[in-house]
Amino acid sequence: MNASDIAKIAGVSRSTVSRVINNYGNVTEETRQRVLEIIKEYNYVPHASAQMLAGKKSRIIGLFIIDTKDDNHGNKMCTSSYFSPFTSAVIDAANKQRYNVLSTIVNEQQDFNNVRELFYNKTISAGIFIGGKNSEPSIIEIIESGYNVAVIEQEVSNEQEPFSRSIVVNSDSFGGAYEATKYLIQLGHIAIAHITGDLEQFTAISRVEGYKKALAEGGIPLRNNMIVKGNYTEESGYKAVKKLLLKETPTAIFIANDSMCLGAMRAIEELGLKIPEDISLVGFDDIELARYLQPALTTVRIPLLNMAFMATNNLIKANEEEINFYANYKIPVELIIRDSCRKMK
Amino acid sequence: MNASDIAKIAGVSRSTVSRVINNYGNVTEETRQRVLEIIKEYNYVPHASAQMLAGKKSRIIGLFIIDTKDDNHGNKMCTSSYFSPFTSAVIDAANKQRYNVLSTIVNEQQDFNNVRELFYNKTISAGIFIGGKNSEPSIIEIIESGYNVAVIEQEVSNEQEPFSRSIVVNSDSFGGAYEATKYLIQLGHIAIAHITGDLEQFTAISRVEGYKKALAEGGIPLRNNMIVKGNYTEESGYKAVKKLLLKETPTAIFIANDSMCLGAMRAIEELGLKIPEDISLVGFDDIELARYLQPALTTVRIPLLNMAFMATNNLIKANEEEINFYANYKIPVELIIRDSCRKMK
DNA sequence: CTGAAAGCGCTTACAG
DNA sequence: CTGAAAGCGCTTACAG
Repeated sequence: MNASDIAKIAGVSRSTVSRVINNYGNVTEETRQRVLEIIKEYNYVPHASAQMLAGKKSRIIGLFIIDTKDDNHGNKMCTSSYFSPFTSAVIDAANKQRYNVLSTIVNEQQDFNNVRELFYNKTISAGIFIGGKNSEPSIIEIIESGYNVAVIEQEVSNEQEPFSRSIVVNSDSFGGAYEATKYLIQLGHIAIAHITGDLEQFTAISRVEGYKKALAEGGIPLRNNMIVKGNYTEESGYKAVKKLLLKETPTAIFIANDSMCLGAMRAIEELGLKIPEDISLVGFDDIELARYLQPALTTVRIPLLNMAFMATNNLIKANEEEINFYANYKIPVELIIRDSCRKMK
Repeated sequence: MNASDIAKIAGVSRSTVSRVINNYGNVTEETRQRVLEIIKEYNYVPHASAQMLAGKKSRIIGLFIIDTKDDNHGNKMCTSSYFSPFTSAVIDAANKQRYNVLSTIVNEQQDFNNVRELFYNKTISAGIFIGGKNSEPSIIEIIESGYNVAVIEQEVSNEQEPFSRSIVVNSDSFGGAYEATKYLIQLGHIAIAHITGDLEQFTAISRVEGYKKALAEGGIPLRNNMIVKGNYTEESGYKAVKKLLLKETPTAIFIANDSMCLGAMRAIEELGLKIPEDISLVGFDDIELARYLQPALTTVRIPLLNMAFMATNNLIKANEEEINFYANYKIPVELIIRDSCRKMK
């Protein structure tokens, strides 16, 4: 059953069938109705590939979750609560506009080949990248090839010309880190440590900066031993805390994401310390888990759903209007106060 | 840049280019190399739609997460930890075979139209369904139209002819529920309640049956008041426990999934009771959250990753061999004992 | 408002 | 081993 069959049955030409399907104006209402009925009766659906070949755009967007490291349990980060709500929000937003989303997980550098191919072979007409390190060359190449791309959490500096053709959606990592640290200071903490995220990622760098600014404002001297590197995985949080507490005795730690807090809590418990009595903790992300932890985790909420909507809707808009347009959003974050911090007397 | 351009540059015909790309035998090694080089040099990638139109199968499979209810917080269930690992496992398995996955979330009945369209317009060559109620008519229609489908957690009874052309992957809900309940009995519990899942789903029914069997074996009379209906959402777990504890005083509850346990724990806490001192709890699923709860939740682990691999690999195989084949797997589950149950003296 | 025809970029018998 | 040609199922100027 194809357009010719429908045309024959309806007693019109294939052109007319096509016009009805594409909802063009120049068809008599009567003809339109007749064709529509027959389409419905025979359950006809146009062949998507044929439509594309003949000039229609793909209504598929790609969602690429970049995750080049496992935690030591062999769990991919993508399994983690962080990406899941983002993914479903993208799907939701896309489906509402009759778009579909094809998602893949990029674990190794070579997985980018698959991603490239999806753009080049026209399977997808646009793509969203989340989770990568800053200025990932593979992403830049794709943008430079003229494809529509939205990136989440990528720094756009002046040298980064390519991003000036894409949609950038960032949360306010700097502001969030600043607020989180300031909150600890306001509670009376002075010995405030920081566990960083993966410093190849923009967010991790900004969070360090936010932390430093708050300390500076609070007149608290910055001490290098109080900053320990992590990489956003639970395991790295565990190790970082163990390392930190070997030499230092902070009363509070601002940790660059919630996953690392999980590891941190385990480490702290193993050391026989209590949260928040001995150590206060603030995380970042507000993953689903956060509110179920004991104590419930104080953390900075990233409005991932909004970010997904912004990225998806703008990307589809750019695609529909056949332009690469530039947009750069910085989405505000919110400190969610729960039970993992105590007030110093 | 298309196949003709490549052919021209390489000094061969388009047929030969095509043969090289498709890795057919009948090309001189020399010619093959030359063409390959030029393809690489010009970064040529064949147009997927053209390939499909000309007879190649789509290398995209659909993943359809059926979730026709929200919990009362407006969170879609798909956001929940349950589907996330399954999704990434499907993507992983597919990507390994150079397939891609397009996923959508089915919230309302009309979303099935989109799903149907993806099959009918040949965007996808096969699809996996998870989360639906039993014998969902829309799924059956698709199977009957001859498309390759894998279903997760669907009962296949004798009347269900359609499923005899599809791949069915179920976990052993009955066995898991039986083990869970038996475990409580072995701990000395007698007043064991059950909160059911959504009874339109196969899994929920089987779990009730497993619960009943264990009681029967243990010589514990079945009491209707001890079974309260839920629908797998956190909120329903909360309400069910409130309702249950109005009239009954169970010392243990077997709850049909972990999400409902979350609600149950909240309800129990509000009533001033302690887990496991006053009430023991066993869940089902072993979502990521389960081990972080306080107390860590004893629950039945479903090997979702295995199930995802089975479904995906079999589906791709069926697709490659251009057959609908039937397979019906029942995957064993495992009771994970943590801290939410106590031994009765 | 409608139809005939060209063209999208491939693959695959068919012939040699 | 290789090429010319038909065909996949649409859309879109073009002409009327």
